[in-house]
Amino acid sequence: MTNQHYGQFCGLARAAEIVGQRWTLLILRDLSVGARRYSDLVAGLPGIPTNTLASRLKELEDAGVVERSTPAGSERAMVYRLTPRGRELAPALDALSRWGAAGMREPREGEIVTPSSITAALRVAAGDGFVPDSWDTIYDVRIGDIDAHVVMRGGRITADPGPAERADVRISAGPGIRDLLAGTLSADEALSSGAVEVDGDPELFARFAATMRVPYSASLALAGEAAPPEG
Amino acid sequence: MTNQHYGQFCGLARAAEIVGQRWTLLILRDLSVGARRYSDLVAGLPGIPTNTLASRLKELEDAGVVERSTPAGSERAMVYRLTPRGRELAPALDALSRWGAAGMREPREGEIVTPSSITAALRVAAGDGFVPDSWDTIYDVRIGDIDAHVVMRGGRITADPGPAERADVRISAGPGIRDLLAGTLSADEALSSGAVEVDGDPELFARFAATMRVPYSASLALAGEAAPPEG
DNA sequence: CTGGATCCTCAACGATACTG
DNA sequence: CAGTATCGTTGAGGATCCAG
Repeated sequence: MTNQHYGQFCGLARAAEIVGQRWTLLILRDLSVGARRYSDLVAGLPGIPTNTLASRLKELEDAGVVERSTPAGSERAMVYRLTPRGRELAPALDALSRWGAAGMREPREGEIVTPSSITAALRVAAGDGFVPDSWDTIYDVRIGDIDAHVVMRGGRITADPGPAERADVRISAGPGIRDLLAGTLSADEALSSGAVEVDGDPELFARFAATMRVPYSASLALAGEAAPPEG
Repeated sequence: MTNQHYGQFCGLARAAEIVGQRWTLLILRDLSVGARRYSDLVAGLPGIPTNTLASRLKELEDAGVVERSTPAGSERAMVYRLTPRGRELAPALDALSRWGAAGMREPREGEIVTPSSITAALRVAAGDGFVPDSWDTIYDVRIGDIDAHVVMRGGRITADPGPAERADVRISAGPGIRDLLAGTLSADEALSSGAVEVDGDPELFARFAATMRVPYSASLALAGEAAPPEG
């Protein structure tokens, strides 16, 4: 109810009052991928207490960032979606995602990926969302056992959850795909090492690898969290 | 000690674990303006409990975002500053600031501004930081009783706290300057209404008003927090 | 079965006091 | 000045329960 205020007339403080609460950024990430029902959110955010989710949704609604609607016709199908004001958060969410990903090489013990996290990561990797007009390819991207798909068409690139029907290229990988997105692993190396498996035209995969980019932090070797005792 | 983890291999989740804690974004804002001592931070963040500040600084240090150093020569002068990795947060902080400011028209009851918040706001308003090479002006900007200064020189624009020595233009205003930065109040209107007082060449002030920009949300009228009962 | 509300426990946060 | 110690309060975590 009483959202914590910082008492400062400052854009960052106002933003922090809304998105600086536990779980809020991840809720917004999931909603940025598409409209979600309450139970979808619960499923996509393992560990979130149901009362915390309910509180956050109410706060976000009060802040004008999220709206609930029940699509006419379906009785029990209340969905949550971002308002226009909520969609304006995209640049900030993407910048935070990039920064976090820049310091993220391998999953920690027990860390998972979700359909929304994969889709959001692909959208961030797509950068400004523009590609040459002539490109016209559907990529199915499977990370672990989670499917998403990337579409390059009409000069634009989009990412959405779920498998693609009629994909031109099917990409299957594990966490090792992180190095590919960072640009430290070439498309050829990814294929020959087995880090990524591709079903389709290797040239189109090379194009994917060259287009999608989420670099590592330049200062990671110096300042990062303790280097993993990797063998 | 045990920072809350979300258990997801996701850039946004990793970022949220670090910057999604109460007060952290504001601490980073102050440090993004310059190195600060512990007591500077306490003074610039009214209401922060001292133990919370100590915890946050330690967590940020562990995360590689902040470093403490004691400048040789001075006994008791430990200062905190952003690491290179911490400075990489600037785009994300700026995007969040812009989003928050887009929904912020007037100060709420009791809200204040601080030297760091003013300086950070001016830096955000400066956009990409580029101006025509020929511009060479020092603006002193006083909001309420807080001074900062903006320098346009060598094609770059910078904002720093404190008054300027040898300012070319002195700008003095209250919260009404928000409309000027948003672009809904013209330089002329700001002067004639008394919302902003200027000591110096009006043309240089007009240039300032045209360059510094933090727009209001386009969807504010529809979705925002309750519209102020403004006359 | 979805969309929560309730209850309890405990860790984190907040305010004040105090110390090297 | 730069924090640590103490203690009360709040909010998160986790399980269960209830209404439509």
